[in-house]
Amino acid sequence: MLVQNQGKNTEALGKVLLKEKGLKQTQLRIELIKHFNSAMHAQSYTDLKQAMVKDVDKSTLYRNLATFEEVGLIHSINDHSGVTKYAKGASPNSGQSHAHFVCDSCETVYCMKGKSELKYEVPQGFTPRNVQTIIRGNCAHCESSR
Amino acid sequence: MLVQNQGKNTEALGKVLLKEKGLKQTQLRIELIKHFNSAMHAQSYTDLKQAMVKDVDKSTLYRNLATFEEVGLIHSINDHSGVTKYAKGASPNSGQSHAHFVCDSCETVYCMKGKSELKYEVPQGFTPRNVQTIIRGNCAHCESSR
DNA sequence: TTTTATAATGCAACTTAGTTGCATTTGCAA
DNA sequence: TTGCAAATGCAACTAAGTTGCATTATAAAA
Ligand SMILES: [Mn+2]
Ligand SMILES: [Mn+2]
Ligand SMILES: [Zn+2]
Ligand SMILES: [Zn+2]
Repeated sequence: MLVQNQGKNTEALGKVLLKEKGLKQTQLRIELIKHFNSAMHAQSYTDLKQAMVKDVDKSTLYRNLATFEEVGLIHSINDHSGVTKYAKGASPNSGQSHAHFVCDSCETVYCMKGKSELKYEVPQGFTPRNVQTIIRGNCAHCESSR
Repeated sequence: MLVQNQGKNTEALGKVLLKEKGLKQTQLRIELIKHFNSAMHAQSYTDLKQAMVKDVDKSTLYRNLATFEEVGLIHSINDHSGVTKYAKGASPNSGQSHAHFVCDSCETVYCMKGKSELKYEVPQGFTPRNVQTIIRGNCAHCESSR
């Protein structure tokens, strides 16, 4: 019964989160939050579009992603692929943040645990505020299937 | 006379570089190399287009940037802006690389000296190969004019 | 429960960055 | 000097994301 309830529980959690942020609880938003909670890696627009039960409009989805990012429900990641990806948790706009692992083989983006520390040498006059780290290599899945 | 010759010297250097890489010495390529050598920060397509004496075609410029990157004359940088920027020097595709500083105020991208070391903890099974670091903050220019 | 105001959605048209196919031109080696 | 592969220019295309606006749904008030 714990397992059966899990879906409903995360749905309830999503609703609470939306209320906290002052956002209306639409079907799409609840499903999005649920999806972000269970996703093992960062999601592209296409990933999300395909994961949604009902067909979602492009602008609606992008607008919700923008809104979610603004209120700190998700953060976005830009690897070198031209496709933005999104994952659960606030944007690391100020101070520390976690690193992202981008698989060279499957292009999947993973959020890493821990935080990248801000200890880089910058030239005189420059004021660093935040560091974004992208680690490239092979993910566990691609590495094992070689 | 040293100063007067500088233009010609870097031009000659560019020609040598192109020959080394097996690329034909066109006016645009020579001018591009000269420009990259004197640029104090990473250059967008628009920056480069405007810097060229003659009007350059979009595809020609982009194709040259791709070629230059392939042969290691330049590397490209993706900040969070959607506009790729380019700077002198080989792409840090394998092993270590330098960090990039992106100014939050003027969006200028600077190549930092030194190399980012590969000392991140990744999950079991993941094989890191290379790290890309973007430092955000204010550049010396924007910081001084506040 | 019904009404109402506001926020969210859907659709189409647009933008921006970059790419591709192809005919023409140019650099350079023979 | 000539021949040819490589480079260029043009136009048309693509992919990702954005914008304006009319319609619809959510949530609070009545
Ligand atoms: Mn992340
Ligand atoms: Mn650089
Ligand atoms: Zn992979
Ligand atoms: Zn600046």
